[in-house]
Amino acid sequence: MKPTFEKLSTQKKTIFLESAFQEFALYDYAQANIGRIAQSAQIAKGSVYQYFEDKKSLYFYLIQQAQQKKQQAISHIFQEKNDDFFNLFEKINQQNLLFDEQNPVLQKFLYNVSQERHNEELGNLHEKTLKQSTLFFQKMIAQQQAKNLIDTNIDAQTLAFFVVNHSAGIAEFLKIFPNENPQIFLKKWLTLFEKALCIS
Amino acid sequence: MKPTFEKLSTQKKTIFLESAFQEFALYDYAQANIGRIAQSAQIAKGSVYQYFEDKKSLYFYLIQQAQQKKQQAISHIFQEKNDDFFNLFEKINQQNLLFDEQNPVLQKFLYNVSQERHNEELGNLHEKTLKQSTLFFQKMIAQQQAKNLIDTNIDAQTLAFFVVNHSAGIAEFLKIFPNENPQIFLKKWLTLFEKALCIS
Amino acid sequence: MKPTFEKLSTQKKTIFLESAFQEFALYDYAQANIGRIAQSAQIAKGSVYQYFEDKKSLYFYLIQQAQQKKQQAISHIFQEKNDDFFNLFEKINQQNLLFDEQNPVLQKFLYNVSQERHNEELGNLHEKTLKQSTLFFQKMIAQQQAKNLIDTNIDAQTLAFFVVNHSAGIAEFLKIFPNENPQIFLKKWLTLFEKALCIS
Amino acid sequence: MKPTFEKLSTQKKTIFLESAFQEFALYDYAQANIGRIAQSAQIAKGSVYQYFEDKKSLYFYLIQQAQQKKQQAISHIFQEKNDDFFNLFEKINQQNLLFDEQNPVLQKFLYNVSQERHNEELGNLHEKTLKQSTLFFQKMIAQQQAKNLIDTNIDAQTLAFFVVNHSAGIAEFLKIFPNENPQIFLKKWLTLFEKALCIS
DNA sequence: AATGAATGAGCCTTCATTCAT
DNA sequence: CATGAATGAAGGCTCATTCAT
Repeated sequence: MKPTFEKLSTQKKTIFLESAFQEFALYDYAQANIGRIAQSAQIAKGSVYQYFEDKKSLYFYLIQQAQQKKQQAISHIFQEKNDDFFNLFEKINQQNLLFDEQNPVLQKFLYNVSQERHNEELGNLHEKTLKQSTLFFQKMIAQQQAKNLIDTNIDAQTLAFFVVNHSAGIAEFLKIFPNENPQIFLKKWLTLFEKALCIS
Repeated sequence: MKPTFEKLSTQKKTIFLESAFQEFALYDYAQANIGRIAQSAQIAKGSVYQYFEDKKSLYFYLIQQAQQKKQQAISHIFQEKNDDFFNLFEKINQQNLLFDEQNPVLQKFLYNVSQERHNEELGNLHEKTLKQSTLFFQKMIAQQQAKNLIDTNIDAQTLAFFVVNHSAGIAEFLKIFPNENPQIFLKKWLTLFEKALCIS
Repeated sequence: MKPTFEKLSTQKKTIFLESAFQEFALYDYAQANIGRIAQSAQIAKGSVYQYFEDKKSLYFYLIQQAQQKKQQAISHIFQEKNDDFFNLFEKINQQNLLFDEQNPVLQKFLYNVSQERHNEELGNLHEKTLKQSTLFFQKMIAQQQAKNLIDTNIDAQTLAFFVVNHSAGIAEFLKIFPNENPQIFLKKWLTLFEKALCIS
Repeated sequence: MKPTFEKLSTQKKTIFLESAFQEFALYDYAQANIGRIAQSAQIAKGSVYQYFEDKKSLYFYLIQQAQQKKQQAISHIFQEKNDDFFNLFEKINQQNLLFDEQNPVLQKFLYNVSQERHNEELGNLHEKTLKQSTLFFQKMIAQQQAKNLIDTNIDAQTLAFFVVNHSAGIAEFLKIFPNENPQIFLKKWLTLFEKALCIS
């Protein structure tokens, strides 16, 4: 991202980002079209290159922004006192679902990012974003452990990784069964999860 | 597919198909590159068009071939006498896992196909392939029902659809947890599944 | 045609159109080469696609432009008072000849267009252009009839069609006898024409 | 043409030539497709290259054959005693029309050849074929002059050239007015022609 | 800084011609 | 000699990126 972009008025920035998110939500990285973004944001194609070095740079910026927004929407959970792990876990997933419902474009965008194949140009995005998300939860969990709200015997990184992937699993499942009611499904899922943990 | 391709020596056909599967396993339809396939198969770019009308025709042929191979690898299950549905279901998933392990390229390819967005050129592939697979299992299940090996009260199509989506879910899960032992995971999954059915 | 083309400087537009007319005057539609046009106009191949959607769109634009130019060069005849039909007819042909002499490239181009075979991509151009030209003369003749300068008993459309085809015949003849003096030939032709009308 | 072609059975030769004439009657030189000829003649594509050096060589062979056939169909006129030039001229045109009616494919083919643009690969075919045809008539006319059946004051070459182009003019006219009865039209045309000669 | 025209690499596809069997 | 698979040059078109205003 170039400094030029930051100097833009909030409105312009917002319109531009919405257009860009929309484009990368509808098309994967290779298929996404800079011209279409410019058109949709009602700016000149050349302006995009005043704001960002190139397509890749814009894409990575969007990823970072989307993750930040999602994490901000979730982080407040960790501010509250949570008596046990299951309680916390449920809230995370609940919040995840809520965010996806309220931000369908971002949700599609982030799903696309997670599906992006290993690729010479972008590197292994899947791994990259996984690590990023895991790191976020790891910090949250560590904070909880410091407050003795989560068992300190559990490895924070492992648990973080587990939470991240689990949430992805829920999203994937809902994509496959789009008619399923998310809230009811989440409940069933958590029940299964609870039972599964007991079994294993 | 053109007759020219069928007349090719088995070796040439194999090398070509491997190259093509590899390409469409690494890249989605739009990003896949005919030139790269030719290079990888050590033939001239023009030769590809002696074998197939165009990119799309090649792609659809590959889909059909991959599905056929997978179904052949699985169909033998239905020849044996299976005492109950759970037994059969377990074997299907077991066989699915085995096939994916033994044919990693085909597995990636079919996964890509299932992820292909709805698209003017290709139509709704996701729906198409889903129907194709469902039909296959529907026939198998109907045969079992004729032999009274599966409860005839169950609607064959619904059950078939369920099996297909369920298998896809397992594959997806294993993609997310690549380090998990597939066999152990399958067992856990099936146990959950059994319990889930009791619960719901 | 895209707006980009219209915004170009007159000089650039002129050079481009000259190159394009030249190309389609030397080669038929299928053989005409976008790369050659770009080279001749000293622009990048891609620029052609900034100006026009595709080859066909460019071709149709050129046809329309050429017809317009020719019609403009001829239309002033109808502003003058012409005492009789033969007088008018002679002037039309005279003007046609003059235009072809002064615009040899356009003449070749329009001849090529009229020779273009019926074709899935372009449709029946011969019929299309014939209709276009006939319509132009039809209007002119109707105006003359309104001023009582041409016998109102004559069907304007039929006469228009006759004029168009007749002019095409003259052009064809001159193409076959390139050394013939056009003016002298036109006179002979008109004399024959006059006699022919008396005979038939 | 290669000797291989001559050694072919008459039937095979005929089928091949018919296919080739058909192709070059339907498409101009550049658009004509060797593969389509082979397919139509039910031989292998490679065989075409056993018979002819290349596309150009085949094309020129076809031109020569078609001209020969047409000339043979007409030449018998000159064997008969014709009292005057107009008589002969009428018979030539009559015979030309007859030939075109009986050999529609050859007629289309030869028309295409005459319309072929100047072209780096083929050279100026229009001029070439014109000269060829002119030479033929020139010889015929000279023979008539030797028998004192045509005025020896007339330059044989000029008259020959005139005859050739005149016939082309008739063909062109009939193409533009396809509903016109050729025989009736020819009569009108010749009457005009006779009058025209008196005038000039 | 904004604009949008200019660029050219890259892709799919066609087809005359060659070559191995 | 027949066959038809193999070849590769060429052409239309797209689009990220640069550049001149």
